[in-house]
Amino acid sequence: MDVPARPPLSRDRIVEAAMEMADAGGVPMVSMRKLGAALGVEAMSLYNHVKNKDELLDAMLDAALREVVLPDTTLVWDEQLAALAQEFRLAGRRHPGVLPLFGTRAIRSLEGFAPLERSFVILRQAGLAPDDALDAFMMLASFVLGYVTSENGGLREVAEGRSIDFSTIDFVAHPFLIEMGEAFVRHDGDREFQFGLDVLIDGIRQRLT
Amino acid sequence: MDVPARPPLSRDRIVEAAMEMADAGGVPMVSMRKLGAALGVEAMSLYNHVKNKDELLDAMLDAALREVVLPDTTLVWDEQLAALAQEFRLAGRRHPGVLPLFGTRAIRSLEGFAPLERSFVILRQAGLAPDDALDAFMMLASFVLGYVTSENGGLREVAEGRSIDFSTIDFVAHPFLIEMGEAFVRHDGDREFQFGLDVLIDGIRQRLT
DNA sequence: CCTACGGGGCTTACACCGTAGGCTGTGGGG
DNA sequence: CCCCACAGCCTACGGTGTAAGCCCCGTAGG
Repeated sequence: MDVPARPPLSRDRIVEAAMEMADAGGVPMVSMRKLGAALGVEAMSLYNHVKNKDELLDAMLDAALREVVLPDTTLVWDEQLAALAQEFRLAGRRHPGVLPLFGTRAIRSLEGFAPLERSFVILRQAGLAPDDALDAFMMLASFVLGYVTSENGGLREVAEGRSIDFSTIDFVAHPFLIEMGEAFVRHDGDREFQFGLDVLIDGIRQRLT
Repeated sequence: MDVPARPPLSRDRIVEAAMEMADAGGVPMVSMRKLGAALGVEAMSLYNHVKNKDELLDAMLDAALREVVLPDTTLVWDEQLAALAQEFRLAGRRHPGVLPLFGTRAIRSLEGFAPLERSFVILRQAGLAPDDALDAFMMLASFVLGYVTSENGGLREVAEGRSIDFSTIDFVAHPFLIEMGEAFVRHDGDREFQFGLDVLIDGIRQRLT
């Protein structure tokens, strides 16, 4: 007898649905009309909970960042950093459609900023001076962001043959391309990511003296 | 007396104008109608040179990559890598609006792929086995892409105060945030980028034995 | 010189987008 | 009990990508 049991609209439900749409078909698949439809509501009703689409996109980035689970503070600093990086990568893989927003949108909430803040804190407590900690932070964050971006973006297109058509390449003029392609087929992302992480963290450790 | 001297439309002219628009106002500012207007032409005329907007976006990414000047092959391998990374960063800074396309679009032409191919070649010729070269390549490429993305994206927003409002933060609960912010103000991107590069290349060198 | 053709531009039209503005029903506080 | 704030809805406007068709003009063949 009651209403058709449609759960009440809420900002969180909207953001969640938007992330789902983005992950399924990329950011361009997210439209206020489709989003409303997915929630059983008219597009304009969303505006009771979200100022506009830009704010919604920011909220999606924030929500993805809030999913990054922060490492146990009892671990040694290098283990903490590695764990945090791994968790970031997991969150990025869970939300391939949200990840590109990093390139264009800003982190708006303190909770979203928490993983970045935490990285800095770990480095400071490991003994680095503020400026050195920032250097190390930027290095780590750049690598992690870049790796996950490659993985979900261009690299996947290469792997799935949606990029260059390898069959048309003149391998005499490009003797290493075929080798590179073969290595790509063999490569193990988990191991590769860990390798990069090791190099970076070793580099930081050496600067600790 | 002649025609108003409108140079003939061409794919290259279209792509160039599109990159200019993207760099000025971000990818969303690029619309076929505005692009046509900028070239003194109707939107639909563009379709004589470009299959659709998706292809145009791919072409923009490709064009930006083709701007990366490849290093002098007579240099030592580590100098070549550093030079290539620096040139990539320069191209990325020249085209802040095109850079986010890395996250969503694929490299379509062999010329666009050239900087990546070259990195791999340098690593191979430095003595790394194919799989190790790919590891090192992914590490370097991820760092460079991530760094330039941060620089032009979220980081700039932070620096320009468009991100979190620092004045509302509880610095007792977040004792390191203020320090991090101060370090951000001081930081020198060129030095910071070079620092990351050094750590990565050192790491590669150590694996050369 | 005439004619035929083809390519590159223009126009029209359609479905979809974000969102301003205003309407309506409903549930909770005075 | 009243009212009013809020969360939905509807309508409408200007902008978007692009399919389809038209038209003009530059060139090639006779």
